[in-house]
Amino acid sequence: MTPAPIPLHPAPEVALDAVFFALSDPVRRAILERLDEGALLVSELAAPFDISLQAVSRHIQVLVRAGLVHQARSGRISRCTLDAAPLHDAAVWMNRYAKYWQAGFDTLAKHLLRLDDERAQSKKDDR
Amino acid sequence: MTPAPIPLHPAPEVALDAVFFALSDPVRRAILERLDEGALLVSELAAPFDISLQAVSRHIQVLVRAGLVHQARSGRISRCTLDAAPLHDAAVWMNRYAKYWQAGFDTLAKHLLRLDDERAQSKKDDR
DNA sequence: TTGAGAGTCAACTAATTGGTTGATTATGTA
DNA sequence: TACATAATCAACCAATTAGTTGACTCTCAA
Repeated sequence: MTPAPIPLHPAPEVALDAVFFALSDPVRRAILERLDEGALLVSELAAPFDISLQAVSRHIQVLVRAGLVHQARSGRISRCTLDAAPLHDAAVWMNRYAKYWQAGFDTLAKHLLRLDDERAQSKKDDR
Repeated sequence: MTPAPIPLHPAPEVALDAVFFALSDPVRRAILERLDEGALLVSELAAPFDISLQAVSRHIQVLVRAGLVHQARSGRISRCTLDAAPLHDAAVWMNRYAKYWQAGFDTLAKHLLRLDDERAQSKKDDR
């Protein structure tokens, strides 16, 4: 009997957890911004930061766990590349709320919200 | 001499930290999804979850800290409403990477990446 | 072969997180 | 008034996080 296969991709929900968590740190966001301009070594990524190389290495591993960075080790060096695909899933999730900041919201939707608030207020007052 | 005024809005970087962190938990994302359909009380928000009301109350406070939820207390009850504005800032940050998943990436950009990988590979080989 | 460099692993610490239960505050209501 | 309800506060616990330093592996080069 073979052991249960390890799933190649985590459940989408868990993946979103990891992606958003990875984005919640300024060092990790800065790493992603630098990788957007091209592949870099761990030591090159670490140079601008005022923390140890080990700390940066672990930040990179958080990004790898989220699927946002790939590491290609070749000898001593480890070339880090961006993989923006998981960001797409996160953007899709956030798209649900795009209606709130798209053109027209300031006039129409905020007005509707204000009406809603006033309705709730009057509902409270007439008890 | 008056004390230094407390800034109304945190620095944008810190705000992104709080927003992405708030999104990194499935309970908090579910709360935002429910609030997208209308304002709800804390107890209404808590009902579907298998954790204590206190735990949900603290999740809501994480969302409030991120500016994603407003609470209007009126007597015993606390009406929670969605504020998607901070999500906009997060979406703007993520937009930098939209080029990777937009149409044409599969053919053009991945090809460029492959070229880049091959260049790096040959650079390594000829030492 | 010897040593320096790139990177990770391991152990430790302090702070934060996410959950719990119990007490407390404040407001409706019988 | 007395009691139930809505919600938060406070204390506690286990797990995780983000940083440190030190040891280790592996590779390149003198």
